[in-house]
Amino acid sequence: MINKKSTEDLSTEEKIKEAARTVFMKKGYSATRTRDIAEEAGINLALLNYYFRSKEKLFEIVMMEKMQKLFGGLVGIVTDNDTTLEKKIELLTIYYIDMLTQNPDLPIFVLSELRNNGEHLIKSLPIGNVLQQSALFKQLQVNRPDINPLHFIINILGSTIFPFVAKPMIQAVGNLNPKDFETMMEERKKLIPRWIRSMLQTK
Amino acid sequence: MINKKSTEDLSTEEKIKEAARTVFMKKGYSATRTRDIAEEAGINLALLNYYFRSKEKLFEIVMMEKMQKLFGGLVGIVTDNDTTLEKKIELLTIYYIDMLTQNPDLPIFVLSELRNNGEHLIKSLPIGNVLQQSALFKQLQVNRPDINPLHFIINILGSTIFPFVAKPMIQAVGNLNPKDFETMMEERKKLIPRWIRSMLQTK
DNA sequence: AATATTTTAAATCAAATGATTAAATTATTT
DNA sequence: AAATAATTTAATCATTTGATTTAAAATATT
Repeated sequence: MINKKSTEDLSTEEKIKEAARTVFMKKGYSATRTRDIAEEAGINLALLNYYFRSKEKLFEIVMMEKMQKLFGGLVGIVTDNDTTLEKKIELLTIYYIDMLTQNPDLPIFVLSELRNNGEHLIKSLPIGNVLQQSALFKQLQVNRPDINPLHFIINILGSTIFPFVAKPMIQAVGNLNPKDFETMMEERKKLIPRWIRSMLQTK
Repeated sequence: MINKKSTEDLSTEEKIKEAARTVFMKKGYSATRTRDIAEEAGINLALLNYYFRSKEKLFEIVMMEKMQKLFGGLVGIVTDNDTTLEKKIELLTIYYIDMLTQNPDLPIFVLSELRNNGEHLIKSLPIGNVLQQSALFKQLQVNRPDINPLHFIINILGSTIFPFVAKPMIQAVGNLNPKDFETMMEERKKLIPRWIRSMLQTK
């Protein structure tokens, strides 16, 4: 029985999942062959079908994880009723830049697969309602009743996430080696909160 | 001879290219089958190989066009020695939001294919040197000698391009129908230049 | 030792896919 | 009109691909 796994030997199932993460992440769904995953995992091809039913099922698991990773961390920050608006912006900036420095390919993977596989995946994450009723949303509304709070959410996420989405372009345009790029992202941790603050004050 | 096409009957070759644009754009390189393109073009499959040598060759043509479309328009604006910094920011914002409203899938396509196919495509566009020596770059440097001008370039492009990259997420999070989304992008044409201006002034 | 579970190797399917060929059709030139 | 070149088609190839199965081997569990 698949589901009855004794405590230690998740290993094979987990090895396959880990390999799937790696390969899907690198090549995207369509360009990935199940044989690539099996090879990367160092297991027999049949085991992939033994543990997961199909390529698509395995992908959905990985995809859900990645979406969770990309958007899950934001929930705790934006719903906190005890932090100021400025503190939230600071925390969001640092959280995203740190997390994306560790996982630079995450946003382009999620966003591009989202375009293909479509909307049913988005709906499975209840992030819409969470954000709309969050403390951050209300604080933005109080601060700038004249502007849709979503604009500022886009700006915060855009200024942190976009550089990673456009990383190959930016490195080429700026003649940056990977180290330079990281340095710039580190600089942005301090700059972005200041920029957003001044945005909010601009009449 | 392929290249000797009399003035009018580009039609078949152009029909294939147009179909390739449509299908590649929608599904990306890997998920696209040559038969999809042939069907979309209403031509026989063999014609694709007759006019273009392979799927990959055809893709490269389309990809170059799309990169040109995404980044080509910026050159004229940023290299203009007769416009102020503020004017350039305003022109860039309007240009990108208008262009991307017409081609919303352009950025995610280019950026995600760029990740796979890699760097040799970027190098074929001389956009790096152009930008570094541009009037915009110098103006930013004069304005804020303490901050790498690239940061502001990222911010300008990020605040215009990112919403389109993250469009499915944003629409879901904000409960926006396509019309709402367009309206917000329209709002950003006025907001972004103000925001960037205040960014530049923030000490 | 007996039984159940997990893993492997190998073979096989059916469908999809990129590419090619040879012949037919259509246009162009002589 | 005949000859030549360009365009289009249908059929076919050889691989690839996702998936499944079978039978045996290895590893745990009872």
